[in-house]
Amino acid sequence: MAKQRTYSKYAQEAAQLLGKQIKLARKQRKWSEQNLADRAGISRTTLQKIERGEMTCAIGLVFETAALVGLNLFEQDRLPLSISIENANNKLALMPRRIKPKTKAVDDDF
Amino acid sequence: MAKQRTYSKYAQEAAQLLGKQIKLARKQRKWSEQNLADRAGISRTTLQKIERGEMTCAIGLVFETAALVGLNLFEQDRLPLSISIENANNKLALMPRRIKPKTKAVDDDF
DNA sequence: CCATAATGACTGTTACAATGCTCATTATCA
DNA sequence: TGATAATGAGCATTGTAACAGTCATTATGG
Repeated sequence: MAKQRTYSKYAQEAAQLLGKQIKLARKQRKWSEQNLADRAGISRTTLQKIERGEMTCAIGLVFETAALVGLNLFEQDRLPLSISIENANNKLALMPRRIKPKTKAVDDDF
Repeated sequence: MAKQRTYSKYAQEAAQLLGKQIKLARKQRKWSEQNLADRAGISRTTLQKIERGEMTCAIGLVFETAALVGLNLFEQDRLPLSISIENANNKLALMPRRIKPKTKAVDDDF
């Protein structure tokens, strides 16, 4: 037996949803598991884990297969990813470079 | 030297964006790297890789940290993830269970 | 209806992700 | 300003993800 990590329900559902969407998009393209696995350069075993939404898969392999079947990742606002990255960069540049924890007081003001 | 996998630009940008958003949200909450790493139950080293958008990180760890800093994953349409999963399930149920490649003819009709 | 092959599940091996250090740098706050 | 610790990066170790291969089942197209 191993460490048996636990995950929040939210994170699990997100992975499951992504996996199911990949499976759905693959079928819409009429690609078999082996076919998509070959295109992605991964084993069929790994693809099955991805479509099952297993939390242990490398994010690169998941995103790559998602891209191959034409899924839109994080593009809800119709902006290209590169623009969104720029925005994130700009926001980051405006923030303090290091975070020192508050000595006391409440920690959140959301 | 190892296999040296390659990834599509799109998949790489998606991972980078997610990492940057996590970093940004962490700073907004005024959490140090070590602080968030502890909350997520991962090492600081791994968190650094996640925020850098490295493709090798387990999707479960990435999504878990994203959830911890309050990022919305795949909820552009304001539907809870569970609903979206249901939708995906329903769509999948309406599709043929197995995909047999077309013997000839064109393969896509998008 | 039948043959093909797509899918689901398992197993042992191996490459490497995750970890726990370490160290240098330097931003931040008292 | 000075002390603290947050950050960035590198390294050796170890648990495990990704893989190849296998088998049973059975949906699907000819």
